[in-house]
Amino acid sequence: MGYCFTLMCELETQALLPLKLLGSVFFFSVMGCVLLFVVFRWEEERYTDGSKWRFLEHKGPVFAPPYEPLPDKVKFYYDGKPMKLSAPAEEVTTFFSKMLDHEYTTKDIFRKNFFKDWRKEMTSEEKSKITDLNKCNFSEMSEYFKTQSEARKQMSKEEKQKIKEENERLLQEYGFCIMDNHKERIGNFRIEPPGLFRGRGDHPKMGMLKRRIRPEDIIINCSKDSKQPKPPPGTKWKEVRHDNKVTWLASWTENIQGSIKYIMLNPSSRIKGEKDWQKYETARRLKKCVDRIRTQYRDDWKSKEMRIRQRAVALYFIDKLALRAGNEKEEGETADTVGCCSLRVEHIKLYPKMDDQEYVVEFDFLGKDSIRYYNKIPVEKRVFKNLQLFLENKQPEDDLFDRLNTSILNKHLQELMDGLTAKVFRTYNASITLQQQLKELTCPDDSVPAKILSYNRANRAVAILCNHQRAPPKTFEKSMQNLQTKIDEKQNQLSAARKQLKAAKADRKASRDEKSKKTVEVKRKAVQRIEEQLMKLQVQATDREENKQIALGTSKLNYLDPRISVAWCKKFGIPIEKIYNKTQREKFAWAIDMAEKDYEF
DNA sequence: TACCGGACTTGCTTGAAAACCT
DNA sequence: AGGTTTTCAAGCAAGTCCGGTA
Repeated sequence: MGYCFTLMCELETQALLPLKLLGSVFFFSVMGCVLLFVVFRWEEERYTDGSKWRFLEHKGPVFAPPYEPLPDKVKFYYDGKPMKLSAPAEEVTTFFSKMLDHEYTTKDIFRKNFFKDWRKEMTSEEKSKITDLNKCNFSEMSEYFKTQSEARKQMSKEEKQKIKEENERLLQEYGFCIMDNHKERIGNFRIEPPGLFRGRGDHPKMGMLKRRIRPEDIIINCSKDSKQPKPPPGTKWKEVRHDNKVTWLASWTENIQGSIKYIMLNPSSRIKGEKDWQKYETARRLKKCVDRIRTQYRDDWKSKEMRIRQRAVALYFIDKLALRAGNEKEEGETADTVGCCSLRVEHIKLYPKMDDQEYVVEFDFLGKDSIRYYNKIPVEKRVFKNLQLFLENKQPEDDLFDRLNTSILNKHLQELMDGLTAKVFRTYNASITLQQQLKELTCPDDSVPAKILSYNRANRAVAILCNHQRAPPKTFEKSMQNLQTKIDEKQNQLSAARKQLKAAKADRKASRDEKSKKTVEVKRKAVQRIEEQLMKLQVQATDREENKQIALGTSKLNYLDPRISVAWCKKFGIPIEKIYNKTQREKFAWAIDMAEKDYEF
């Protein structure tokens, strides 16, 4: 398997790789076989010594364009009077005025954080004058930006073309690197521009100034024997290092949370693809021992030790409900969200009886990205009793699992299976659900669109399991209505066509000539065609309605073993393009090449 | 064993491009 | 062709997990 994968990548990238980039490394066009052999061999080495590459060359990041001061006619007013700001202070106001239409500029925390950081950019004179955000009037600036973006939309074709070409040039120059013998696409070669931090959910740092990143902030990573990227004229990199134990090309420290940001390769790259493949192989290993693990944690529900019971109940949730591990977070630094191990008493409610069910647990908490998780599920009596025990003598804000954290849990999992961590359960349960749902929902005799609906439904089952949500699109209602109108029209068309068919049949009966016979055939075909069109529209409507608040993308990209989908396509004669778009096909190239129609996750 | 920095994956939103009408 | 709707990819925030250190 590993061998196949390496071969495939090599062959693919080879085709893309201009000869000059290879330099003296290999004459692959005549020595292809030798190259493949060599690559395979370092593949083996890589895994044993932990290094990620031998050769790495790139051009460094692209920086955000410098600030362009506003034209003099666009004024900022303080307390009703126009006031010219220094460039640094002015730049910050442009960030704010561009966001004026958003609700969060009205939020207290946002305004407070913004004002505090803005003041840091002011001259002492400005600082003494501008003391109250409510006396600031940004409306002219806001209008100006609206006009500008309007103008951008109205640009002529030539102007748009020019911008496109410039972007393409940047992509060609900075968007690729050479890692070992591959020319690889870089994921994010542009440095994030300065702006106001938003954050998700109720974030205590919303509105803070995300500062501009300069070359002096950037650490470059590349190999010693590569051509080092040049910093922009008159500047220096913070550091240039040669660490082949990591995969990133450049990094910097971001000023809001103090965390490190990286420039890394695109998902289509060898290094990411291999890691992805490995992830699914770990999940498949879990499949082999999940029964044993389940038996064990059920057993642990009876343990004498509290910590073991907590661990076992938490693992049960992670397995059954696909909850995330739930690391501890620093209070006050981020939005208050939780995962399994960090659940608090206030996040669950126990109902010994609810309607016709026994031992129901109601979950209600904010998870990753402050997405609400709400679920009511009946659990086994032992779990329920344990939960009652865990809740005893606790306040709402106390931890449900006070004897557990992700580190303890993962250490335990590691003992159960090599490489097992909490998130493997999500991958495993997502992929196995897809496989099983596809088996259940696909009818071999269905049309292609109907089969794709089945696929989407299987995908949706996973997205629901993993709680992948989205804000309903702003135009959802309208687009639903449009579709309904189309369906109604099609239905009218269909009844008209049916009438015509009936008439044609009557005519045939009466005249019994060749011509009328033909007409019947033509009309029959027409009815059939319209029926198909109608069916397609109805399928589309169903699919869309069911998908209103559910996001399929995350599971498709991160949790579903792509080989399951590839095999399904092969088995039912669905073109892979119907399931994966171009980017997705690039990301999953390894799977598309590897999986046959009988692949089993 | 608590804590923290570091590296890498996962997640939702949004702006731009493509596809689809009329 | 031009406008509208849909799809895609970029953007960037927020998780997981690991390993080193106090």
